Order: sequence, then C-alpha cells, then structure tokens
Amino acid sequence: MPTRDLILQTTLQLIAKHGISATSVQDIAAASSCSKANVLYHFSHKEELIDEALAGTLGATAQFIDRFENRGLVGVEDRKDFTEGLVDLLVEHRRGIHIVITHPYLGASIPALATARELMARMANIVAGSATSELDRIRFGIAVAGVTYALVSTEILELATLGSTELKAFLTEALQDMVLHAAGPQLGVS
Amino acid sequence: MPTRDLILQTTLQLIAKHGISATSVQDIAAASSCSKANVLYHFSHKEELIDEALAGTLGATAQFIDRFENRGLVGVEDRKDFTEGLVDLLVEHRRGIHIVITHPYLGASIPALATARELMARMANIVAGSATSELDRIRFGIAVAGVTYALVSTEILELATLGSTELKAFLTEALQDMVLHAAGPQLGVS
DNA sequence: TAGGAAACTGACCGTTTGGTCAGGACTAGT
DNA sequence: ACTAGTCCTGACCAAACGGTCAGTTTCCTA
Repeated sequence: MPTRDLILQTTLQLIAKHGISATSVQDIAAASSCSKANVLYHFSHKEELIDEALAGTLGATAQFIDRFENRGLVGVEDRKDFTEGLVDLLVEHRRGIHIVITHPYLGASIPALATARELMARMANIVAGSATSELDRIRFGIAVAGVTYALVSTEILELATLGSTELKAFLTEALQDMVLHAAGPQLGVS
Repeated sequence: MPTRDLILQTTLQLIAKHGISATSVQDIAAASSCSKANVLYHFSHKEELIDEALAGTLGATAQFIDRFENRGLVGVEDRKDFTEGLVDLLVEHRRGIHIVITHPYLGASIPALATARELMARMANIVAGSATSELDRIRFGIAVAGVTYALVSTEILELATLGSTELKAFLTEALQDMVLHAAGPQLGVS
C-alpha cells in the first residue's frame, strides 16, 4: 500500500479510537512506521490529513442523503430502502461516522466536520419531515441514533460477537421494526 | 458559589463540549475566572479534576443500576420503571453521561472512566439479560443507546426546542413504546 | 489585633505539540 | 553519467501543555 494511503487509514483508525486532539501527528507517524516529517510532507497540516481521511465517509453519506432528500420517506417502501441504505452506510463507514459524531465542535478548524454537521442536519430533516407527530419524530430519531451509536460502540468497545453481515442483517431488521412502528398504524405495520 | 464547585461545573461543561484532551487546565481556569495554578491547587492533577467532576454522574448511575441488577426486567412494570428511571438519569446527568460515552479509551489514566465502563457493562447485562432473543437484545440496545445519544446530541448541538420536562416526557414515552414492543407480545403490548 | 491556615498568583520548568527546513536517498528519463 | 522530481528524514522552532514552587493576599479565630 502506498504510504499516503497507509497514513490515511492509520489516521482514521487512531482518531476513531482516541479522538482528534488525543491523536498526535507523531502517533500517526509511529503507527504508520514513518517519520512525522513524512506525514506532514504528504499532508501539509493535521487538519488537511483529517479532512482527507474523512472524505470517503462524507462522500458516501452525501450520496445517501441525496437519494432521499427529494424523494422523502412517504411510504413503507421508502422507509425500508432508507433503513437498509443507512445500515449499509454505517457498517461500511463506521470509523468515519464515529469520528464525525464524537466531534461536533471542531467544524471551525476542520472543514470536513463542518460539512458533516450540515449532512447530519439534512439527514435529521429527512427523518423529521417524514414523521406525523412530534412523538413519531423523536421515536424515529432515537431509532436512527440508536443504531448508529450501537454499531459504533460495538466497534469501539469491541463488543461485537456477531459477524459483519450477520450484524447488518440484525440491525436492519431491528431498525425497520422501529421505524415502521414509529410511522404509525397508517403504514400498515402491527 | 465556592471556587472549587465553580471549577468542577466549568470542567464538566467544557469537557462535554470539546472533549477531555481538547480542554486544557488553562481553558478551565480562564472560564472559571481564576489562575491555572489555582485550579491545580484545588485538584492536584487534571485527572483528579475530571474524576471529581464525574463523581456525581457515576454515583447516580451506580445507584440506578443497583436498583435493577438483582431485580431484573422481567415484567412490564419493571421495564416501565427502568425506562422512566433511565430517562431521569440521562436528563439529570446529560453532560457527565456524554463525557463518559465519548471517552471509552481513557480508563487507564482516569479512574472515573474505568468505573464508567464497568457500569456500562452492567447496564448492558441488565438490558441483554431481559430480552428473549438476539434480535430483542439488539432492539432493546438500540432504543437505550438511541435515547441516550439523542438526548446528548440535542444538548451538545443545541437542537433542543422542547423544555426539559416536556422532552423527558416525550423520551420516556418513546422509549417505553420501543422497549415494550421489543419485549415481545408475551408482555402484552400491541 | 496578632497569627496561622486556606486561597490564590506569577514565574518558571521539562515535555510535547504542530509545523519548517535543508538536505539525503531513490527512481526514471535523457 | 547527468538531471529532475518524488519520497523521506533528523534537527530544529515557537507555542502550548501539565505541573511545581515561592511568595502574597484573604479570612477566620483567639
């Protein structure tokens, strides 16, 4: 693997574990088996490094949101697609998602985190706009936040006993139950 | 307010916002309108300061867990008590809970976070032990994690439009729906 | 009102931080 | 063999970090 890619991957891993400010450029260099100066040769600043490390996650998230922003979540099918896609996204990009979620306040210095915050707002709008009552909104939000956090914490706390595909299937099912339940009886789920 | 208490409160607030390693003793001192040396007069080390700042949250959490550890969550009443108590706990101690949740890896240097991790494991056991299937466990876990994260993120992201009591009522209702739903039809909820 | 404890501060220390820089290796084209 | 460009490093820098310490202020009590 090219050094540059190795550094990016290492960055994602370390920062997901310890947080941004607890992870020094020196730490990343050591874990990548190269010098600190080399890290700062490939990425001129720490912020830029983090920015690029999160680019994949943000791109995939934006793409996911785009798919539902105009379409909305009006029917059962939409919601099924949404939950399935969301779990896919979370499983695929759990490290990046975790970083974004646990650093809501660094948007000023790290552009990727500012972008992430906008994305989260758009996602919240999709979720909120589809619910019929305040309680439904909250229920829907809890389900989405819950699956996000549950997945992320099993990753971080190494609690996962299930394989990735198994976990994905379980999460999708659980989330769909909740979301469809939250959608209320008019969507035809007991 | 005594300087000592002011420092503790300020610490909780700043660290909940920016994270532990992103918050310097100098930051805390400035926000408390005193000198850095004074902070380190009252609390000999940064770790000790954080430890004491989290003491209240940990105590309340331990008390909550004790109540349900032997008793379990066997019936509808138990689960209602549990969700109600949990929401109370989360609303009361959201800052502390948020700190604990977002710093899973600092247990080695900060005893309070090691304790917190044990508490989380015990809580997970209570939740897991009460479910009848793997899917139920996950559903239950998502609901608990979801309400935790939802509450915490509205605090941190300042998204809360509802008052504290209103929010608490909504969360309790939503969580109970999910948890009772997760408990399966044998507990008598549609 | 004298005195001792508690509260508090500025100056300082060693270490670590993100970042710079001059220069050494390695490769590829001529 | 020369050269140009990429990759990479050790040495270095100013700033910020957690923490120490000698000394001053504040406050309560005898």
